Amino acid sequence: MPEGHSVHRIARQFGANFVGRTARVTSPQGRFEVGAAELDGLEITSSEAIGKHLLLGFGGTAAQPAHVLHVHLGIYGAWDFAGAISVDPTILAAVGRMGQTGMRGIPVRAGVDGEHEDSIASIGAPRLARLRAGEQETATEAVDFPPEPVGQVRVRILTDTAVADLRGPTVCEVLEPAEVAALAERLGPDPEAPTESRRKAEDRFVARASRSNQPIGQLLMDQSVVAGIGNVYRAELLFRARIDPHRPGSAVTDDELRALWRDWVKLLRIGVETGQMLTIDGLRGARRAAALANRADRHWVYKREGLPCRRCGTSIALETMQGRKLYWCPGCQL
DNA sequence: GTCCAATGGGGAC
DNA sequence: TCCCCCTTGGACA
Repeated sequence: MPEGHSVHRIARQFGANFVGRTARVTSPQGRFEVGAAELDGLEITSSEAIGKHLLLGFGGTAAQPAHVLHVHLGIYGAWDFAGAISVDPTILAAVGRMGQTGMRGIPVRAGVDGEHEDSIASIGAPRLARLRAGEQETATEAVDFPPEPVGQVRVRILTDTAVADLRGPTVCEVLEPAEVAALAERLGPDPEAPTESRRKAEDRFVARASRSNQPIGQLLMDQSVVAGIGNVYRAELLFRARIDPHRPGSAVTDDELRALWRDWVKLLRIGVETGQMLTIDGLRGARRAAALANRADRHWVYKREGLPCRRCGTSIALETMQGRKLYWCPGCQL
């Protein structure tokens, strides 16, 4: 899924344009009618993400919503937002590039004032923004409001000014407060979720990883060890740390684990801010532009099997670990 | 045009 | 270990 960064962006979108408003909740597809009826007519009171899980509060208060809509996008789920919605300038920039490269998506006015990007008042014509499981976000302009549901829309959340359509999720359910607590309990730390202090989160990660004999490449994908990392960040984090994915967690030193965690904090922040998994950071000028435009120029090892390592020239390896593709450099990662 | 894999993860076997 | 979810970009014809 998304890896964690995109779910945090979705949570922000709901926070900016939906929280505080009364929602009409329906299931155009018909597969979520019972759940939709429970939420219909309530005020949206909170929006947060823990790892790859989106939690939207309905009714009650922000601190204690009466019901919580829990959504996990899985590998190809998507949220489409339309109406008076704020569109991140970063997305607008990406859309501009998409127009140039012939990809789908029509550029919105490219010059939305940066200082007003989170203000609904700054939004002119109705817009449509798509935030999906993957990293590519799109935006188009001037759609009818509310637009006709397209395809299999599991749930539609409609306010008087904005609408959000969910399609293709792995999980879409209504949770009661106790169930939300249980979910949070089984998830590992997430640096962007304000559930605990940074220091405590780091300690929790180190404790969990260091006492396991499972390979570190597997532990980083385990959502109960650290929430939000997926297959791309897993491969890239281990390359950046020069750690062999097969090394057991117990054989990774505490210093290495703390460095891994801090690098994750850094990459996640970049991902939440830019909407893209830029795992070769620090790029400037033309190289940065190339990395933003082409995924092939964005990573150290992900999807680069058989190509020479950018650092040492060794052929990048691809193997299956726990049913997922693992990319790594046998030359650099020891 | 067709076909396949994909940044997940839960459940049936 | 497979299947579902049932979308989408990219590779290929």
